[in-house]
Amino acid sequence: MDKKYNHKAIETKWQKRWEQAGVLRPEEMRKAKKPFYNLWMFPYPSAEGLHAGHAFASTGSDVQGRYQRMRGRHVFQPIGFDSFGIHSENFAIKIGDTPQNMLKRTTATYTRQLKSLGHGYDWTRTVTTSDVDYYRWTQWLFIELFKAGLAYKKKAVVNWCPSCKTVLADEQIMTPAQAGKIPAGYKSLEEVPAGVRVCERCGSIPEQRELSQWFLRITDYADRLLTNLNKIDWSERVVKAQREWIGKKEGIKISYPIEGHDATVVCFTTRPDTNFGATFVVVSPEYAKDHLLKLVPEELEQNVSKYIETSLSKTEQQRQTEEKIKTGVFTGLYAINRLNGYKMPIWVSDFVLAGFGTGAVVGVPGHDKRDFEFARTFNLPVVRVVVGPDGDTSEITNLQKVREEGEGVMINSGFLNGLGVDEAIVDIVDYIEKKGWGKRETAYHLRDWLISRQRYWGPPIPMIYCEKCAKEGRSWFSEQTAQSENSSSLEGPRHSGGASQSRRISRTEPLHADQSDWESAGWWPEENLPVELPEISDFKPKGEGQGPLADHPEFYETTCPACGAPARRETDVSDTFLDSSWYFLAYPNVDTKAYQQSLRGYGKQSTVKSAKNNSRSISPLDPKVSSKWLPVNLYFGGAEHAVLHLMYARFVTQALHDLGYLDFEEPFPRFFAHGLMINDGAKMSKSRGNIVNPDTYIEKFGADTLRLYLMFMGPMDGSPDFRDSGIEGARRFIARVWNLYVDYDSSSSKSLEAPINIGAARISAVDESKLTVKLHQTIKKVSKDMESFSYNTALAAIMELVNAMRDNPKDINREVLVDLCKLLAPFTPHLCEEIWCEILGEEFSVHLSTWPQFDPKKVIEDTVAVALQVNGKTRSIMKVAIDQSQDKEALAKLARENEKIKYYIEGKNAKEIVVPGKIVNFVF
RNA sequence: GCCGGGGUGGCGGAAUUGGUAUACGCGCACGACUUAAGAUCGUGUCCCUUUGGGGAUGUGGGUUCGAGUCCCACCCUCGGCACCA
Repeated sequence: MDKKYNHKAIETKWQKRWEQAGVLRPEEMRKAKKPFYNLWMFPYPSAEGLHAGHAFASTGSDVQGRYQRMRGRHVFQPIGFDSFGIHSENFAIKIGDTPQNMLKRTTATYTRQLKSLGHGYDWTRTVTTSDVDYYRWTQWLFIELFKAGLAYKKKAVVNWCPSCKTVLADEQIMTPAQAGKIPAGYKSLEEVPAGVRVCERCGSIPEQRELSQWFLRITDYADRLLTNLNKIDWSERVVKAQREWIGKKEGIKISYPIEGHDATVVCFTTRPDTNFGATFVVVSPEYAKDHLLKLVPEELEQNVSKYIETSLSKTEQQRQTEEKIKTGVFTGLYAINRLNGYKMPIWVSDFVLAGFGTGAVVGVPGHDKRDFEFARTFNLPVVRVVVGPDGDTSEITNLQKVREEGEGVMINSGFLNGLGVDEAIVDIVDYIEKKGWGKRETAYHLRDWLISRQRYWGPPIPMIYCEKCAKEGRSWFSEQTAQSENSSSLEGPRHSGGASQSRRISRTEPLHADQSDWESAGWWPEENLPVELPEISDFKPKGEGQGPLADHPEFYETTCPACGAPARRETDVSDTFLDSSWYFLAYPNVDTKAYQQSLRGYGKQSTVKSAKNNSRSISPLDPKVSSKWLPVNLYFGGAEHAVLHLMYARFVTQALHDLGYLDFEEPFPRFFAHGLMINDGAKMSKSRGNIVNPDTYIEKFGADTLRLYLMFMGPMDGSPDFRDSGIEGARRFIARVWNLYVDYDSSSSKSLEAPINIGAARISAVDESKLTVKLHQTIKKVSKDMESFSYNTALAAIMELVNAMRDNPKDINREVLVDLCKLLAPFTPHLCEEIWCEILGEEFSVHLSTWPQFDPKKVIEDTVAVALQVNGKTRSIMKVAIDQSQDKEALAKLARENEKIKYYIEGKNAKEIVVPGKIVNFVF
């Protein structure tokens, strides 16, 4: 028995042993029991290797897994690599290597690092998204979505990152602060004007380009993504973020006739009750160009055209960052408000967004700040409407002025009748609908998911284009799905599953419906998957709107599966978030026949069948395995993915559910958002150069010390600051624990070899030693804290127990030694295994042992400290025997006899308030 | 601007949800051991103090026998959304 604590020897020894024995693999998973699927968001293997932030998060997940295993659960804890994508590719370019080569090194590094942390992953079931065996199924997923009408191509104004040379999804554009990047041309974050958005990856300001791109119709699921949020147990801030991002708004689309023309202008509003105060209509430049320009009187036409052209020449970015002074031009047209016959002048202004609602807004300056500013700028009248029972419930600060200056006219819509605003809105919407002047609408902030990337390192989108089919007016893919419904739709066959059928207006509506370039597109038959990503040397992005694969005829030249004519492959690859939208479904399936089946040569008929009745003819998901192993019981990850990965994964899961592949809708019923680790008060990032590499600490102190320190630093959902000095404390604690066992072993080896019959004849709690009471209190506290991820306080309690043991060495017995070892096992697995097997002589492994139970009788102490207060201020503390502590009168009597209290209440007519077992408060 | 989280010692952070504020750890100081340094162990450590006490949980009010915790107003800070109709 080595008396000195040698972390290296201990840790390598047990890591090997665990792996050999398969301790951390749920052996029986295929049998009756449902496993506890404990998942940490898989990392992308960056060239820098795992940093302390990863170590913090993954340890938090592993601690929970080990705890659950000791609680008797069948823990399945897999790991993999999110290796496809721009991040990996960019780095490969930077170091002048291919992504393939680089990944061989980086995944090896990550594997080594994750193993060295002692995490209990099941390494026999793992996925790497850039493996052909994985991404052929990502391609299958795309095809499934396409066949369901959930994938389509459209020409749209999209975000183009000039540095990454590809388009990006809306979710991948954020504020510089969120991205942690300062865009070029600015020195600090503070300098960057509000409204500037940057590429999540590189911090460049994206340009607007009109390109034809592949989208996934996530907006069809907006409603379910929203309502299901009520059914899942997630960190509140993530739920909020998702809700905001989906941004559901109920309202009404109202048509206003244009005076003197057989035309209308259509506006969306959520507050039709204020419509009586409408004094003008404003339309976006885009709306004006498409719908109104032809109606504008000749004398104004030049003026209006000029304004439109100037506005359109600016990018959205410019329009938003420019000073928010209202500009606009009158069209000479009037819209009639049929509620009151008011003639509203129609204006064009760039403050109205083309992409939201209809692109036209009814101006109610009495109730909207922006409308008010516009009215002020152009001297339009302001009318206020009585909108609440007590006058006005929608007070807008600037509008105070209107009242004070007597500018506004108050009118009563007559729609209130003593009702609240919400009821009044329902009333008026009903009224307008009945009259046929408008229609209820639901608008969402969520837009469809743009997944095309003009890059190399991703799964090629498995689609092909056939010119011959196009010329002959033949849409060959629709023949494939001839038996499926709605195949005539422009955007492919409409999905008819459980998705919301309500039409929506949102930015997803194509501005220019032009599908001519993909009318003949069809999927590469599943039986011929994968569409393999060729190894090429010129894989750098060119930035010409096409990916590098477009330079490789040997890749894109193919024959049309429908007519046999020469055809062209899609040369874009898909977004890396598509890879990660289903990886958690793959883990339990990777060793199944379903997942491993070769797609090549699979019967063609079954493809048609699968499109028709959603039979599971080809699928990586074994239904039996999926229903037993899924969904994920506990998902552990960063909140930064709130509107990215988590939203996409939910969407894909819901879609696969509707297609009959899964029997649940929500992939992660429980999600815990851990915080982001900071260092020297700043977010850990490569650009700041403050990355902490766990290797150094594992080498010097050991994985157990690092794990202990990381978990003790602060709450799991906080942002702990990594400090070198703190880790020394963790190391000291481990050494003290180790010495406790070693010392006890050598001083009284007898009692260790002969286990005491725990739980045997003990008469009452009073007879227990103080240490036993402390132990049971600790078990109680730690068990509770483990459930809520309060690892820092759990460890504080364990430290208190250790301190108590050191203070009362004579009271130490086998029970406390055994239980302490178990309590600490999730945090310091190697140390505890060594103690368990080598010192305590118990059977391998502590991680398969049973979590200790506390005895309610033993958590009670024989004396209770009662605080003595005078007028609410604590003046003394009194120790009272447990049987007296509940007796109000006895407590009061004892308290009055206390010397300190006597001093304070002498000669006063003091009344006491007694809280049994807690407090005696004297009041006068 | 709107929505949400949060302000507690020199530092990271506790506080059974209205009942002994500052647990646990870091740091620091002193002591023991040591030729010495380090490691280790021990003691102390919210602030002021005339050693009787007094004052402290961002600021100011309120409710209560009693407030870090509840209510009102304000300040600061961190996140989400944002010319979204």
